[in-house]
Amino acid sequence: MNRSAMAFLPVSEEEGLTLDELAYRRLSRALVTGAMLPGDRLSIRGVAAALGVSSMPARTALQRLAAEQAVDLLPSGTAVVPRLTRAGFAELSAIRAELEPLAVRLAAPHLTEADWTRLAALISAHDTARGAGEAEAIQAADRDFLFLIYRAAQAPLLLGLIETLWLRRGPLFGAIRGLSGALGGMRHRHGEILASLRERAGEPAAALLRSEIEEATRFIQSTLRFEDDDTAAERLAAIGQLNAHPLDREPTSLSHHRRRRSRGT
Amino acid sequence: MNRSAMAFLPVSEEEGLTLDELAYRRLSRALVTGAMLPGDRLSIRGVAAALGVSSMPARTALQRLAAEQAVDLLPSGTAVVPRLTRAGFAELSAIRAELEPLAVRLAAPHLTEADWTRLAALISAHDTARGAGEAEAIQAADRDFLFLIYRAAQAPLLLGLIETLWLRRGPLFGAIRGLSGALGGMRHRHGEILASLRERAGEPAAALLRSEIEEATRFIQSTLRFEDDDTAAERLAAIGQLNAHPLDREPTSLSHHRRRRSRGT
DNA sequence: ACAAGAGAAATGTGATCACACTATGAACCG
DNA sequence: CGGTTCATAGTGTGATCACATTTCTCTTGT
Repeated sequence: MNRSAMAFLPVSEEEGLTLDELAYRRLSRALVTGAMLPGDRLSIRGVAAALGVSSMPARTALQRLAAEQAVDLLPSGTAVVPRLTRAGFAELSAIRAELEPLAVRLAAPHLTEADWTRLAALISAHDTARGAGEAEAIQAADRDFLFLIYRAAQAPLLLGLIETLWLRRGPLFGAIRGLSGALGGMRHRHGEILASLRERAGEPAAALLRSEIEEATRFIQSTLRFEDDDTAAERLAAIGQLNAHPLDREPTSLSHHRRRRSRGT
Repeated sequence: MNRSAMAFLPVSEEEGLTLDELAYRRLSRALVTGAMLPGDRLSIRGVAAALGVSSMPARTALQRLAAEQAVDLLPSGTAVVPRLTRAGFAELSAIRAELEPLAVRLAAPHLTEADWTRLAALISAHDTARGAGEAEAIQAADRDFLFLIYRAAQAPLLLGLIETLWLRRGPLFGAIRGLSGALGGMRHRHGEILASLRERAGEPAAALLRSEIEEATRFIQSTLRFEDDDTAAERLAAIGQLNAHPLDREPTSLSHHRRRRSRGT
């Protein structure tokens, strides 16, 4: 595996955790922050060595990520950071556009005064980060803003699903990085959302978030080149050499349907 | 663990699978069909023995189910079939009401003539099962009807999420069983949905499914006694002995945040 | 120069074991 | 008889090993 991709390691409050948990959190963080690039292979022994743990916790963490669809599984069982195709990104965005507004709606009645000031602070953090051109800090502020709301929804199942979606979305931003200027075009509506939430107007706040997600999706789709745009396989297919694109095909369902290689009886 | 709960075992096409997969599938099936009751403990060695495999596959399968939130984890790490509280059920239903209609919308353009006839057959199967009063067959027919559509959406991520939700919902129906007559009051709208889909009218079909889910939810909420209704802890709290309900509290997020017990530093 | 094949390294699966912790029971003391 | 204590069985965590398969690399042949 790509060792250098592991070098982020924001060691924080990780003491007292199970090694399973520790491995999972570090891998998760690597995924959401975009430290892992699409296509990176994550082998058990590889992440074990990179994280300084034995294979057992690494194995557990990878299986958990696979179960959450945060990583894909090759037929051999090796985990690989998903390559988001154009269709895949559209699907991901459509799901987010349903679930995250729901969380906002549920959160509206539960937000406290303290939450509002914290949210306002995160908007300020976003603005200063944007002024300084620090892409990483911008994303962090936005993410914290939204997840503070999502947590307030007091809907653990929903929160887990949303976390899953962000895990899957992360690698895309790793691919974006360097395409720098791209992010400049994206505006958020967090100010308006906060204003609505202050008035306990959950429905309008949800609608605002939904349109924010849809706008961002359209922008990214029009700006970014996806993995399945104009690949070698596709060019060949256009010529007529191939009619199926085995490389581009999305794994069916959870891609957990692997057959076993013949072993003892 | 409850050994007898394992006795269903619809061994079918399970050859050639990884032992991990086999264990996972059997447990999944036990959950969705309602064979497992809320509160059942699933220990690693227990399911290993019940499934006739070693602990390793059992462990993997349980961790995977935990990652999908299909089971909860006690602080000790033991998996337990979730007890759906009233709030939890409301949350689950709200999520379903967002995601499943989305799947219908996405599926509409992809359904073929063959799908339509298969769907019509499943509606018939539902009706005859209802006539015979076979609750199990009714549920199976409904489930197959919906998932045939969901699969046609060609949205693997979405399909995985929906499967997760059904996994979580399963145990509730195990609890319902015996309350027999309860199901009699539930009507579905699959006929109307199919009619809409035949006309490629995805949006109306989605709206129909949404209201079907909402109706069923309201019905169940008004009919069923939930685990958190009138518990001992709640009665005590009413008296003023307790103000917090540690027993009823939902685990935060994925409940994966367990602290490690002190071991070698 | 390029493709095919053989060997070597790496990989996931699965089993088994040791360890610390938890819960459950019985025995014991008041 | 009731409450406490202690031993025992059971639990998840983690490590390590064997094995068949996959994947890479280097060589070889044309």
